[in-house]
Amino acid sequence: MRKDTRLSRSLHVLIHMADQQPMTSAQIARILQTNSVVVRRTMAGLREAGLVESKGGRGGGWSLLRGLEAITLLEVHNAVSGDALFCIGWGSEHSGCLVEAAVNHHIGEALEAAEALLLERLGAVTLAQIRADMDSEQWAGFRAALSGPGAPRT
Amino acid sequence: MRKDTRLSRSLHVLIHMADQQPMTSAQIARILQTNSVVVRRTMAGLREAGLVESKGGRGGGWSLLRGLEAITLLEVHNAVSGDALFCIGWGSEHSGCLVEAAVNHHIGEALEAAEALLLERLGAVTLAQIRADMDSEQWAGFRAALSGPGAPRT
DNA sequence: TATCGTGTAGCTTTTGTAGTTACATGATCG
DNA sequence: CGATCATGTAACTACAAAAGCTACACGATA
Repeated sequence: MRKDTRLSRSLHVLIHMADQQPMTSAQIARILQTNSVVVRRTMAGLREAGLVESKGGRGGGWSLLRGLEAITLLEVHNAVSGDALFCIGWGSEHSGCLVEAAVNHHIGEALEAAEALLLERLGAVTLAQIRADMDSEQWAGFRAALSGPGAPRT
Repeated sequence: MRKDTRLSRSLHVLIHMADQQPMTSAQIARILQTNSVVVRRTMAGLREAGLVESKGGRGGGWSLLRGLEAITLLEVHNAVSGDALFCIGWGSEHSGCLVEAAVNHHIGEALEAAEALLLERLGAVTLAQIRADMDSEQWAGFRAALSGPGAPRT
């Protein structure tokens, strides 16, 4: 089942936008290695959520409406992702079979617990934290590896 | 995104099989309101996991190799479900962009925590427990509602 | 007014489950 | 033995949703 990468991509862009504003859809598309229209579609969700604004014409593009410290992963998720979190689900529930009802009840409980934990985790992390982690010592080795010969830049 | 219902359906069938063995693919298909071939495809996973066996010819069909108390939801999940648990995922990781690496790191941590909890929950429930819950008082009201006029039976 | 950027409709591509048809293989009963 | 029943599997089609793409309308700015 194809995975929804809109959360990951949105976070990527928003953090980049803290350095450069406004950014055009074409610039963003280059960073994400995708297409302007796909970018605008995803960014539309962020705009509706009040996280960014868009301006047309020369010098236009997308700008942040809040600082990175005021945006959680959960907000971005809610803004751009669909409502389906898990690939697994349960049937119609309409068959009138008691076994099915009991099975769905138990699967549902497990999924709800996992979903609650996931949302809680996403709500506890801000974009500023990701940014800070990126700059920290923790990534020094990785950063060094990337700056080797032929390392691509974004 | 279409949901994977194989776990739910497998549990449904396995619990029914505790009452009637062996069951043919056609009988199972009728319960699940689907097709014999789909049933055989799913049951094949359960057979490879050692949960059921199949026999051809007259009087053949599918039989349980263990009691319901010896099968957890996790085992069934591992036997029939794909490896993708979540609909959301992260990008290629190959772009060499530090921002992307940091984003993926954080999303990955949240997803791993949720996945661990989900698997733990699935591992803590046996088919026998579902069965017991079904028979308990908890479902009395629901059961009564189902036995009303025109209630379908499975 | 030329140019740049967003907004959006409408299409194709992709990926995996589900569903279907068709047929081969093997077991069992009479 | 041979008819019948059941599994096993190949080879499709259907479907859903994200992603990707083309084309064009609209508005802003220099």
